[in-house]
Amino acid sequence: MSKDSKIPNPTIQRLAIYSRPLEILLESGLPVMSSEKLAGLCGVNPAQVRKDLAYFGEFGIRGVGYDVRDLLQAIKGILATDREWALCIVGMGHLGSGLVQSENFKKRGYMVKAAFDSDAGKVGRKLACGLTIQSASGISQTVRKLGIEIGLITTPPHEAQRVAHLLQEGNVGAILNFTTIQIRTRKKCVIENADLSVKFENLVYHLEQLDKV
Amino acid sequence: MSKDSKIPNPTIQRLAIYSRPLEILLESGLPVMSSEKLAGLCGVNPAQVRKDLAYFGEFGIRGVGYDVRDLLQAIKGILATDREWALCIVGMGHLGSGLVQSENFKKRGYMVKAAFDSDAGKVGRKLACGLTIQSASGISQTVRKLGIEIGLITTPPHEAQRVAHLLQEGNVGAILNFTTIQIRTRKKCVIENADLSVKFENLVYHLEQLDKV
DNA sequence: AATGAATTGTGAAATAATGCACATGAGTGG
DNA sequence: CCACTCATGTGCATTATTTCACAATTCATT
Ligand SMILES: NC(=O)c1ccc[n+]([C@@H]2O[C@H](COP(=O)([O-])OP(=O)(O)OC[C@H]3O[C@@H](n4cnc5c(N)ncnc54)[C@H](O)[C@@H]3O)[C@@H](O)[C@H]2O)c1
Ligand SMILES: NC(=O)c1ccc[n+]([C@@H]2O[C@H](COP(=O)([O-])OP(=O)(O)OC[C@H]3O[C@@H](n4cnc5c(N)ncnc54)[C@H](O)[C@@H]3O)[C@@H](O)[C@H]2O)c1
Repeated sequence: MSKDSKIPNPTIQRLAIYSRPLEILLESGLPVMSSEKLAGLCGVNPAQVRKDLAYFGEFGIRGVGYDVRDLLQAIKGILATDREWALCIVGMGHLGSGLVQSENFKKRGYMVKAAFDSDAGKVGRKLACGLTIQSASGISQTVRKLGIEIGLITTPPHEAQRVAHLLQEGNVGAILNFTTIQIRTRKKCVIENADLSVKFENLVYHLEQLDKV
Repeated sequence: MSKDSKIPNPTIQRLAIYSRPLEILLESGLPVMSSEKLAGLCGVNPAQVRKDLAYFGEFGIRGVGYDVRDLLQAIKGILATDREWALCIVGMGHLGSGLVQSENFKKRGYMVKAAFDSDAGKVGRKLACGLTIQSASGISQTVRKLGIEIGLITTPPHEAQRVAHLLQEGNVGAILNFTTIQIRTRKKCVIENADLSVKFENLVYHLEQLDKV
């Protein structure tokens, strides 16, 4: 269970997805939930829900279902979203600024501790959230000093690899890369690519297929 | 190809990923590329690259490799990114504004034709790209009139399902949903969910696992 | 023209993920 | 206390995806 019995990656993604309706249902006071209902809300198979959870333990009651509060807490524990994480953003352009100003981060325990840009015209500018944009030259040092664990990259693509390097020098454990290139890493560091344009192209492909039929 | 020989979804995603280094390599003048090098740049297995392409035809030359220009064009043809697409954004908050102001869209042929918000304080505001924010009440009508094919949703989660409805009334063919809930659809419409927080939770989970070892 | 090196395209094997189907335990009502 | 219903947890079959391994083809060299 907590053994490294190799959890499928899709399972982790789905756990995150399951937690959304659970949060809403918890607020609305629903005490109990079945795998079938949850599956319906998330667009997956009920057996899938049960199997995903079974990788980590037994959270339900046979014949009854899952206690909403307990299940949500269990999922948060598994995903490690039940604590705060310190992060920084590199590249305060349109996307970076949009992300950092959003309330969504703080609400979920992601604390933006620093924002960097290489543009001298942007360095020193104060953001609504209280942070001041810092020069990209200080990334490694600042990241290390503030104990930042996660780095977001929203620079242009050709800068991403270099920035990733600096972040790793500063000892971040994970990088979320929004640019269109794949970052490579030598050090032990979790890399996740969130290339939005892949989503677009996926969409467009399927749309085209639809039209063809 | 036009056979429904069921293309794996991961294949489509990877085609998009392959196209990035190809674009760069084309500009830098490299004429030919092997599956092995391309695979290296994209972090996948070389056989995977060849198999992905093989679903759609033969694009390479044995013993030589792939012509960069031809391959890129072929991929764009497959993904249908070789033409313009009309899209709109609903929800001009932090994320929506960041997306729409980015140059990335236009550069890739995604033409933002309309931007909507329900906040009266935002309606009428003029954006840097020339568009004026319109009232969300006109979504269906405007979408239909302008022939918008793709709708982006960047409202708060609880509005997403309703907005999706309006977009479909206006006859969009595809929806890219950035909120945290899963949208359901009755009509024939391509839905893609781009829940960024799933990415975060994935990252945090793996980071926690690293620390444990 | 023949040899060797390179690299594709692809069937078949291996691996991964999903979904079925049912035994199992919990609650309910008589 | 028994029978019945519900919904979980899970072994196993099925389906999907990845990777291997090699014949086929191209090009360069002698
Ligand atoms: N916005 C989108 O819709 C979208 C979609 C897909 C992908 N992306 C990707 O997201 C990334 C950012 O997009 P954007 O629209 O915000 O771009 P942008 O040009 O608005 O912002 C980039 C910012 O990075 C800064 N920068 C450049 N080099 C830097 C460095 N070495 N260190 C620190 N900062 C540096 C620039 O000064 C600028 O402020 C791009 O890689 C783009 O491909 C964006
Ligand atoms: N920004 C992030 O980092 C981030 C991360 C993960 C998910 N998200 C998701 O992205 C979405 C948007 O995030 P944001 O930070 O931009 O939020 P935001 O609050 O800044 O913007 C939401 C905008 O939608 C508008 N709106 C509300 N109801 C509407 C309706 N019915 N029709 C049209 N417009 C409407 C609001 O007026 C507001 O301008 C949210 O669902 C959020 O969960 C954002």
